[in-house]
Amino acid sequence: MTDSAKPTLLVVDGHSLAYRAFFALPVENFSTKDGQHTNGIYGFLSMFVNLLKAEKPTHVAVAFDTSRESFRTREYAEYKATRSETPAEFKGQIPLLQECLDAMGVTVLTKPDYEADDILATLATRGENEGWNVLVCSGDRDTIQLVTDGVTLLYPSVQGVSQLKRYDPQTVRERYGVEPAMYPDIAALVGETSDNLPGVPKVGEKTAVKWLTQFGSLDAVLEGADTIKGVVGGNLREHLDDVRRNRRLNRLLRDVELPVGLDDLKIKPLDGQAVRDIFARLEFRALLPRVFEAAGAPAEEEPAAPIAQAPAPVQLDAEALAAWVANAQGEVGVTVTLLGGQPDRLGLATADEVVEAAWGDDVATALGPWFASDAPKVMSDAKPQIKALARGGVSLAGLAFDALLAGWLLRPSFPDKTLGHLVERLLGEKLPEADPSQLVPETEGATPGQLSWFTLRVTEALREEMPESVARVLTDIELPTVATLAAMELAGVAVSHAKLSEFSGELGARAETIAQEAYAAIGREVNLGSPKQLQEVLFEELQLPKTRKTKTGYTTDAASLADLQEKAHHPFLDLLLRHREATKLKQIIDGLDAAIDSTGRVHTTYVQTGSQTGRLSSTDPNLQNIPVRTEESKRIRAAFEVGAGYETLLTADYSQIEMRIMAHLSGDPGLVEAFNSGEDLHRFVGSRVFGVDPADVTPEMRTKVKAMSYGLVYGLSAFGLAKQLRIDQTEAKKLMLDYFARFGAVRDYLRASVEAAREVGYTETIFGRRRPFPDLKSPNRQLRENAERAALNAPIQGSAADIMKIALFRIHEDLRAHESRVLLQIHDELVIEVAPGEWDVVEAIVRDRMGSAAELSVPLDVQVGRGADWNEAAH
DNA sequence: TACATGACGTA
DNA sequence: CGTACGTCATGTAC
Repeated sequence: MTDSAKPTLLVVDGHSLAYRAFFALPVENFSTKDGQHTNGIYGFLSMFVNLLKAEKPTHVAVAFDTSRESFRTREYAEYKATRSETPAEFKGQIPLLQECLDAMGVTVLTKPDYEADDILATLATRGENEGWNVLVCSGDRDTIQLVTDGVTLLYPSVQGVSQLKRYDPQTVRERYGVEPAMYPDIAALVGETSDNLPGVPKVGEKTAVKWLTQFGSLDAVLEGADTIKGVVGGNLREHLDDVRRNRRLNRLLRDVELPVGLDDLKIKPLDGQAVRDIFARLEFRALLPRVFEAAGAPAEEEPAAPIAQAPAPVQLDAEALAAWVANAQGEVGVTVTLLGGQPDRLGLATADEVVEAAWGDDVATALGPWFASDAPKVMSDAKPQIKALARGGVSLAGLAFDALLAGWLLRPSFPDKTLGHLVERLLGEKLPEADPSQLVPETEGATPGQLSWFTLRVTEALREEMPESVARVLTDIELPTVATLAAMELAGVAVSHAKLSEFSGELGARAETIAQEAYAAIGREVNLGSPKQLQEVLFEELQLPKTRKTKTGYTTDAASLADLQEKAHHPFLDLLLRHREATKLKQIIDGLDAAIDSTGRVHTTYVQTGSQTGRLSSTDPNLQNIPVRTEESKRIRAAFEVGAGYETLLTADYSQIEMRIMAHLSGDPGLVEAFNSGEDLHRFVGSRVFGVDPADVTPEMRTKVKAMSYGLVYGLSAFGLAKQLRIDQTEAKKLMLDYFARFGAVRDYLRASVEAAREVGYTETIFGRRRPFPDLKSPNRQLRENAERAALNAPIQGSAADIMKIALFRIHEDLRAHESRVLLQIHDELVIEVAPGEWDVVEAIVRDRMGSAAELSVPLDVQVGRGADWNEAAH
C-alpha cells in the first residue's frame, strides 16, 4: 500500500521505453503526413499518461541517454557494442519526445558520459532517503538492483510498453530467488547478451542463485571458486575477471551530480498551448485529451478546458447603441453574425462591457457613421462580416486587428480557422457552444457581444506574442487587404454561361468518343478515371513496364504515360491522355458554370489565411487555377467577360517577380544587371551561362536556363532539372555549375538564407512576414530536406505575395473615386473591370501602384493588357 | 457519410 | 529527388 501522504516520485528511462515502443508499434501507422515518424513518441506518451493516471506521482523525471558513449564504454569498449545502430527514424523522435514532456511540465534529464539508468538510480536513492514512495520505470534489467521496500520497479513486459510489471522486493525474490540488491551479482555471473557482457559459460540463473545462496555474496563466490567442482567450476575460475568487470559495469551510480533537486521534479502545470502546438505538429489527436486528463490532479475535477465565461450582454436599442459607441474608450470588439449573407445580430464589447442588438435599418442608420469612421475596431474573421455589412448598406473602416489573421501570421501552418480555436489555444478555455441537437438548446452558445469580448481577450494574447515585424505585416499589409478582398468577392466576375455550356457539350462528346476508342484498344470497358483500374490494364493486362511507385501501386500520371508511350507504343496510352484532358477541362467548365449566379457573375472566396507563404488562396470556385496553357483553355478564359455597364477588362501582371526578388535579395550583380539591362531575362542569362552573344542564344539554351532559373526558386536538384529537361544528370549538373559560375551570389544567398533560418527557426520576407521551420533541425533527412526547399522558397514567394497585396489594396483604394473595380487576383496578376471612359486613369493607377509597391534594387515590370474578355486581355 | 489518394489545373 | 495552392473522381473505412 502506498502512503498517500508521502510524495511519490516517478523516474523513467525515456530512451529505453521509447525504443521499445518504436519496435512495438508499426511505423506506417504512426507518421505525420510529411514523413516524421512518431511511433516511439506515441507509444511512450501513451504508457506515460497511463502511469500518471494510475500512480498519481507528485514528482516526475524522465531521463535520457545522451549518446552511446559513457564512462562504461570507456572502461570496456565492447560494452553494448553488439547493439545494432540506432535507426535514424528513432533518433529523430527523441528531441520531439523531450519537447512533449517539457510542454507537459515534466522534467527531462540528461547527463553526458552517464546512462539514463544512473540518473534513475541517483534520483531513486535520494527519494528513498527522504522516505518517499519511489517508482522506477525502465526497460533495463539492471534497475532491479534499485528495488527496495520504498522503491518499486515498473518493467515493460514482452508484449510491449503498455503492460508494466511491478517489481517489489517480494516479486524479485519470487522471480530471481535473491534479494534485489543481489540481482547484479546474478547478472555478473550469467552475463548480459544485450550489453555484450559475456558471463561464465554454462552458468545460468539457477546456478548463479545456488552459488550466491551458498556463499552469501559474490565476493565469497569468487574467493571460493577453487572449491566449486565440475566444468562450471573450471569455467568460473577462467572467467573471474569477466565477472568482476560485469559487476563493475552493471552497478548503477547513485551519486551522479544533477542540476536539479528532488523538489524541482514536482510536476509543473502543463503548458496547454505548448502541448497543443507540439501535438498538432505530431498529428496526435486522441492523445491530447488523455494528456490533459492525466495532468489534472485526481479524477473528478474540472475538465482541462473550462467553459469560458464572459460578461452578460446588455441589449440596447439603436439609439443607445450609438451613444454607447460614442462613449466607448479605445478599441471596440465587433461581431456581426450572419443569416443568409445578411447581418443578423451585432455585438460590441470593451474590456468590461458587452452590448448587443438585433440588426435592422435603425441600427444600420444609427451606427453607420461609426462603422465608416476610423474608430478602432477589433474583429475576428472580418471579411465575411464586412461583406454582410456592405450588403446591409454599411461600410466598415478602422479595422485595427483581426484575430484570425494574427493567429495565422504567427503560426501559418496551424489550422485555427475560428475564434473558438484561438480561445482554446491561447486562453485554454472553450467557447460555450449551443447544443445543436435541440430546438431550444439547454446550453447557450456565446452571444455576438460575448464573441466580441473574447476577440478582445484573444487579441491581447496575440499582441503579447507578436514580434514587431509581424505586427507591421498585419497592420500595413493584411488588414488593408481585408476590405479589398471583400469588395472583389462581392463584385464577382461575369462569366458567359452560353460559351461554357457549348464548350462543355463538345468536350463531353469528345470524351465519349475517345473512351469508346480506348475500350476498343484494350478489348474491354474500364473506368478511365480510376487509377486503380488503369493499373490493372496497363501493368497486368498489357504488361507495360512499371512506372514510378505510389502508395497504392504504380503511377499513371501524364508524365509517366508519356514515358511509357516512348518505351512501348500502345494506342491506349494516347487515348487515355486525350480522355483525361477532355474530362479535366469539362470538369473545370461545369464547376465554373454551376457557380454562375443569377446575375451572370461568379463570386470566389479568397482565403487570406489559405497559405503558409502569405499568398491568397481561392475557393468555391477556385479562380486561381483556370487553365491558360493550351489553345483549348483559351476558350475557357474567353468566357470571363467584361460585365454589363463596363467597357473592358484590364489585366496587369508582374513579369518574373520572383526572379526579381531573388536578384534583389541576393544582390547578384549579373542578375541585377539582367533586369536593369532591359534585355529578355532568359536570353541575357543564357548568353552569360553559355558564353554567347544574346542574339545567338538558341531556343534550347533559353529553355534550359529558364528551367534552371525557375527551379532555383524551388530548390531544384540536378535530378529534378534533368528530369524536367529530359537530359541526363551529368548534363544537368554541368548546367548548374555553369549557371552558378556566372550567378554565384544567387547560390550563396540561397544557402545563407536557409542556414539563417535554421538558426533562428523561421524565414522572413522583405516586409517581415515570418514562417517557422522547426524541421530544419530534424535529424530525419527527408523531413529536413523538404524543410530546406520550402525555407528557400518562402521568402521569395512570400515577398512576392506581400508586394502584390500592397499593390492590390492601394489600387482598390485609388479606384474608390472611380467606377472601375478590381475583380481577381491570381498571385502575380490582377483582373480589373474598367468603366467607360476610365481606361487611361485606371491604367495609370495600376502601373504606378504595382510598379511602386516595393523599392527593390531592380525595377518591378508590369505588363498590362486590354480586352473584352480575359483571353483577349491577356497579352 | 467522411476521409485518403491520385491526378492535374494555376502561379 | 521543385515551392505554393484547390478540386474532382474513385475507393475505402466507418
